[in-house]
Amino acid sequence: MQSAPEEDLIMASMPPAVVARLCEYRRQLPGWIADGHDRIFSRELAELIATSPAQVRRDLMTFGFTGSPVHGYDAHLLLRTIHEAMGPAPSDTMTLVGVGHLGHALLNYLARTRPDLGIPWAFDIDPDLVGQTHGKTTIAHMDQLEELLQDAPPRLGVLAIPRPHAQDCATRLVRVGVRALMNFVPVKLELPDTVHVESVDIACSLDRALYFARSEGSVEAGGR
Amino acid sequence: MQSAPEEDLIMASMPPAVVARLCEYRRQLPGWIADGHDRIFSRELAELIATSPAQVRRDLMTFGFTGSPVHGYDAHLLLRTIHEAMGPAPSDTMTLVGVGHLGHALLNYLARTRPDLGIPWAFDIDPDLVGQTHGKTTIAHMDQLEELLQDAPPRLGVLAIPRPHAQDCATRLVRVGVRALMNFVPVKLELPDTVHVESVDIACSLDRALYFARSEGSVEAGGR
DNA sequence: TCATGTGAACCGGTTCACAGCC
DNA sequence: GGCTGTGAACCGGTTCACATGA
Repeated sequence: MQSAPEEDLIMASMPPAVVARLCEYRRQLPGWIADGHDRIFSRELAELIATSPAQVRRDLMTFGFTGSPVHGYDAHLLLRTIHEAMGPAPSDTMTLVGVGHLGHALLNYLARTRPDLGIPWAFDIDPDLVGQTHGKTTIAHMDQLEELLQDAPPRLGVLAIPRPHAQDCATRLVRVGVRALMNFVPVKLELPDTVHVESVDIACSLDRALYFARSEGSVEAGGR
Repeated sequence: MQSAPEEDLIMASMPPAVVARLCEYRRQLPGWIADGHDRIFSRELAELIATSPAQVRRDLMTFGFTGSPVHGYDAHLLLRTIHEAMGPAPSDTMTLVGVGHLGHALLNYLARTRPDLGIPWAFDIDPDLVGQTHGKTTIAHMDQLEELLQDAPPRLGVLAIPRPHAQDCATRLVRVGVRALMNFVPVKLELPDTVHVESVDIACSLDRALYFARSEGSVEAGGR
């Protein structure tokens, strides 16, 4: 028994925990398919992202994806379905504020792994950087932020700047129309509730790793 | 009523969720103190890291820290106590594998925010990088990894290298004696259960942000 | 009245266990 | 036997509600 899921179910908003794992399934599946497999069992998919088979079945259940007890799940159909469920939409764009080492790393990484995600502009205050291009991205001065983004505000903004400027930048991005932020700066941003903020706190991850390394025996963790 | 907590309680291993928030308290408290406050209420501390007062009180309870209903908690004592509870120990060291843009960003960031954390060596395969120094860190060639780390293995290893080399590097680090890894590479590492792996998956965070930006109205998230 | 400290209720998420099917 | 699909149990974490004390 095999089914493409109902549109309704896809568009219903899914629990955060499920969304987090769908991201991982989506990244691991192409490799599985490239290895010559057309189908995959919950046990195998669980193995790929270090979770349990029951968890995999539950996850696929949340958007009504079904497989066959004999052959497992159709890997191609599953991958396509996750893409539909999670986006990004082909039209999604992003902007980056702060093109230091971290910003550079992000631009390189995204250009390689996410060619579908448009990043027309990045911003910095360093005059030496302004005017440079990285792949399809042009670096502009912070002063031009409103001017350049106003007409077609990107859905996502990434903050990779020193702490003192973070709140101000965030506010400006939101005012221009950005709907979600990925924040690499360790501050609590004060923003309207309608904006989704995904914080990546590297120092905090590091502290956790050090703490858990003291007590013996722990298993793989993390993600978000 | 005010108390320094029992040693036993400090050293007992704390729930991951609590550890995660202790990191944040620890980072926000110095600012609070610098603003001239000596004491802090659960309501205020909650505000600083965007959580609830009840949550704060529960957290402090897990290591037996108590305050006074009248004056709240002693901010200095609290900060000191969290430091003791969470480390890193002054002797803790770290090593970095992969000194690309991300690696550079990490070295800069840590040198600024964590002068206490020793990073004597970083490793790369690029001969142009080998021999350079960044702050107190010297870049060596991957071939020398065992030789240089064997005698005093760092507690923590950070992986910031391209995907194909990740598993191999991780195995070598663990063999040399590293107890915890911070992994920026989107692969599931196969390692003994005694090693703690903290994965930071930037692409995945980005996907989540984009997904939640579609559905209206979400609140601040993330951390770890 | 207002804050702390805490048992108890609650909730999302995960795992268990098993029916159904090949 | 193996797998999927799923109700039910379980568990960690969060919030509630209130006793206690200044």
